[in-house]
Amino acid sequence: MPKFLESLPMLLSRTLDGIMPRYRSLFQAHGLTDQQWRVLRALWEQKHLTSAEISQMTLLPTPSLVGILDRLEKKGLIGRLRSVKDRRHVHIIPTQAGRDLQAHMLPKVEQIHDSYMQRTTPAEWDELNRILNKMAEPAEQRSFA
Amino acid sequence: MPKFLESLPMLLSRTLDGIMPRYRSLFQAHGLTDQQWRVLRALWEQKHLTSAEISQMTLLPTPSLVGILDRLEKKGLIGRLRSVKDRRHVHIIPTQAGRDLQAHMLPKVEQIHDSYMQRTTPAEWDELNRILNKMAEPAEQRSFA
DNA sequence: GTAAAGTAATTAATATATTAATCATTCATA
DNA sequence: TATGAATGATTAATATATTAATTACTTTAC
Repeated sequence: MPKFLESLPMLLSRTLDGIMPRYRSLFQAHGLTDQQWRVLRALWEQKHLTSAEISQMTLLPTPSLVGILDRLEKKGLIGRLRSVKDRRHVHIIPTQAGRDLQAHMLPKVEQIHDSYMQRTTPAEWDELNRILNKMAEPAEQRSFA
Repeated sequence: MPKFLESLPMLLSRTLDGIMPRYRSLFQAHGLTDQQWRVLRALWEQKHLTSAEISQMTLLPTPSLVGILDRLEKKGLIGRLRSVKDRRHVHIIPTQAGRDLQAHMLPKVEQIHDSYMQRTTPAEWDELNRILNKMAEPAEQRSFA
């Protein structure tokens, strides 16, 4: 295998390319893109979130979110509500249809996740998280233990 | 941390988001996007590759490659050469300028990679590869050992 | 040898990513 | 309290991703 295929970015990209199709076919069956699902999923535990909060949770850049939220709104899955306290904020709120879709999809999404978890032991999963978090850590904040 | 932030896709996305900026600022300093560098990098060990071969190595979808190659060609970093044997194939060949840029950038890219490797032991790196490859493995071909 | 099936690259249409700029609103402070 | 700095969402411009369709060319089967 050529060296650059073994680089960290390629390893991560290859893994994502390997796992996402199973999720994606579920999303598509419900007319959603990966990103649209991520936003719905982020709203799962919350009554409402601002655009910036959704961006932080989902890792979706805020300029992309504008269009993603537009399309979710057009599908009747979310609503936008401008804050009265601070008119710069826009609260994103799932509609009933949005909540219903979440409730319907979440078990299936968790099922896919579980099937991936079964490929590893809990110890391996912890190890994976530990190593990857160490990789993603910003350089300045790294401990030299 | 909410549950979905601990999912495999979010873990991988978060890690990529964490590591790519360091690479990206180098690419940008040379006027390249992530994907444009990937293509140049794929051509490093090769004299020429077809579009399909580049797609396989870089994981870039072939419809995206059309534009990426257009822009690399416009920058004078690669050339396209239609095969005489089979006129459906197009061979992608780095120009001298392309090779020079590769030679100039590769050490710096490897330097970034090395700095990430130093965050882990070789054993951890092997472990990381082993676990992720197990995750990305297609379901049918999985061994039940 | 010719029509049908297959293949490599490309186009098309829509959705998202990236970076910089804009716009409205709020905050801080003189 | 007027004004400049800061903030949240959005727009703008360009690049890429995703899926389906198309085009040019080859191969296969008859």
